[in-house]
Amino acid sequence: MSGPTPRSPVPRRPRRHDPGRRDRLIDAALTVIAERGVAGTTHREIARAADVPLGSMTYHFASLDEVLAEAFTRHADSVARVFDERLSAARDRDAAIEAVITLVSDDLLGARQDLVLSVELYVAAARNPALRTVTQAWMARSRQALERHFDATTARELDALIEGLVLHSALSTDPMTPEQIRHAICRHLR
Amino acid sequence: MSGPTPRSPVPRRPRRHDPGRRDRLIDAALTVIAERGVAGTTHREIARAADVPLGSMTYHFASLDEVLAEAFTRHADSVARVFDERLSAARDRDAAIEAVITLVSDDLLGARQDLVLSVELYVAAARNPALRTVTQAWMARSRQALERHFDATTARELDALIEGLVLHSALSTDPMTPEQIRHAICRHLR
Amino acid sequence: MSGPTPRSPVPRRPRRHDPGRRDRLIDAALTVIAERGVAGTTHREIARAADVPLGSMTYHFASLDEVLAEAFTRHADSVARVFDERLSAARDRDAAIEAVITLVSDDLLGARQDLVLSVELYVAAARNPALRTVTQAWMARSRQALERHFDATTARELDALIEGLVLHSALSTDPMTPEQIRHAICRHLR
Amino acid sequence: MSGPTPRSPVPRRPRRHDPGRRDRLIDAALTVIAERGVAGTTHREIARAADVPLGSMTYHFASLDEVLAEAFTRHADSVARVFDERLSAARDRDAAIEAVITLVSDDLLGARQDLVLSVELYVAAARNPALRTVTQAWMARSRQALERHFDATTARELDALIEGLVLHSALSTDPMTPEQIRHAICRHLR
DNA sequence: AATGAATGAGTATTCATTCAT
DNA sequence: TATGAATGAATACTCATTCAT
Repeated sequence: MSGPTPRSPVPRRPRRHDPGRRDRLIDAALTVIAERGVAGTTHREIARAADVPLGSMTYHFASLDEVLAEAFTRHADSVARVFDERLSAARDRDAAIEAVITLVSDDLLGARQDLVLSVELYVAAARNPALRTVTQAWMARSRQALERHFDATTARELDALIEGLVLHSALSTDPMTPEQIRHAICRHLR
Repeated sequence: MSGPTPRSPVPRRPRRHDPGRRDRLIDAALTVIAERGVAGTTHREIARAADVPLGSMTYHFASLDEVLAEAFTRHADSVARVFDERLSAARDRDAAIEAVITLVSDDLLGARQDLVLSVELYVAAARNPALRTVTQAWMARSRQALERHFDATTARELDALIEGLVLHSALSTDPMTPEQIRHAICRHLR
Repeated sequence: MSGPTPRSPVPRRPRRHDPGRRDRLIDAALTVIAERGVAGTTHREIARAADVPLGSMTYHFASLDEVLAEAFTRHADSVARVFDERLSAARDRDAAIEAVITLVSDDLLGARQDLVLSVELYVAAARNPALRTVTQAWMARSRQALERHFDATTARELDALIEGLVLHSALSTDPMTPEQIRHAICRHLR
Repeated sequence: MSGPTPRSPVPRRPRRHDPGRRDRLIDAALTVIAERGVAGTTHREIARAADVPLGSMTYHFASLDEVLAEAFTRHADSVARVFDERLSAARDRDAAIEAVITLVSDDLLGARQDLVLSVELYVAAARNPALRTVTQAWMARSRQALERHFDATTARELDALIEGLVLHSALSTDPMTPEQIRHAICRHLR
């Protein structure tokens, strides 16, 4: 009694031909990582999030590690792209400073999911060399973007300060206000 | 075939009386977290690290979460204590600045295990409210220590900068040198 | 010492494709419940009884409770079916009385396993609401079957009497003989 | 941090000398059995219910089975005593009939805990010979009490009917009313 | 006499991955 | 190409019982 499919409650899914599914799976993986952490990210959970049969996961990816690597690469790329765009749009040093402030206040602190994903990536990278490649490429790219407007030493320091401001605000019960962030950045660059 | 060798098959661990075991388990937990991450921290792994039978874990702790909470509390306490000590030893602002530099270069970046533990704690806290209590108490304590020598705004910014410098160096293939760290901190406080 | 004997160490069970396994598991569960009681009914025990790997249990059933519910439902259905059949075959009141006597003497008391299963179900239902549904549907069905031939009050009393006769005989060292059962039932309906 | 006693939350218990503890433990066991079933009855649970240290259980009883046996014996004795008393107080057959009705309506159906305990005992006895002794002594005693007023055959039938009425009412969503019980019993004895 | 600590076997359940269709 | 079924290792946790104090 009661059909033989044990877990998935009801939804018939007649989606045999589905190009772009691999892509959707990577996005689903990011959602799951953000919601439940890398530790809670399983084939099953991702498949459920993407509304796709379990077998499809191992059909499209050789292993869960492969999924994680692709997901984190996508995340880093998307954050880095915003970084690039903000800074390459700035015409002078002052505009660059404003860009950095916006970046921290709006882009980084504004997107809860991205924030969580970044910290998850840091920790995962600590033990997974494949992910270390991702974080390093990302850091290099951020610093490069900053170096369009600041000398190498300043760029590096600024990058660290940004990291600290974001992380602190993320963990704090009373995150810094945009004015406080502006103050911190301007003081360092003064 | 070949008798069952009935007595003392593995002659290890005749440790029925072992006061302080709970304590050792917490330390073992910290070692395991540092080595394999929170995700890889299991009852078994901790028991193995402490050379203690598995059942002992659940005798001493109601759940794995309790173990994590106690372990991270101990970690945060020990890091905060160093912070406190360095800063309360400083007689004036200049000495305080030197203290901060030493803190970052030596204490924080010097102890690989502590560094990893801190990042693990950040991520774990993102999903575990009990741990959030730990991080917040810790942050409050650091800031308080800094406020012995700096105004509240500066203390907060400095705390964030320290965080960023440590994290960046931790993740980077080429961590910042003590001189670079001194430069960053002095520039902000200049 | 002595090579690892790499191939087919225990040449059992090459049953990758096995339709109807879920079904067999439910039957195995009933066997185990009858033999060792609900308390002794574990995933492992059922898997062993069905000669199936442990993992298969949790693939087919979301929880042990689900297994129990399905197993008891099957049991109740099968007992109720016999009840139905006997009584719907009876053409008049006298035939119905004979049917009830046969039911108690042969069907209920005759099948040791069914008897034990019923008592197990009673107790389990006392603490598991899902099972209470099963017992109640079953009771309703029995009473309905009796009401084909007897008025509602009589049906209810008869149902209770049957229960008592069966339970008493089941627990007793000297169970009632068919004649004694006939006497009890006839006296009540006289 | 936090003392070495892991489970029991706070309550200091300086009760080194405590005669009658064994007795209280048996009562606690009955409470636990009624609340969580034999399957959920553990040393720990009983110790907690009696507010006694775990070690005390195995100090007073050689095994859990011993606890169960003593607890069920006490339960059966107390139910049988009521049975005895009601029936020995009856001066004639009519009074005996009234006694039986009161017994079922008030004593048996009125005490939820006793009812549950009885069914638990039945099932436990099915697999534990030591308990079978208890149930059989109990049944013999009930029947003997009935035989003060009824012939052997009637006593036996009545005993079964009582059992059925109680069990049915216990399991049913709409238990029989005292009038319905009176009707059933009187009809059988008419 | 009494008890906290200790332990190993057992429990349900999860899951990455393999396989047959 | 795609997937439901299958599996074995692992996980957190429970517990009767033993033991040292």
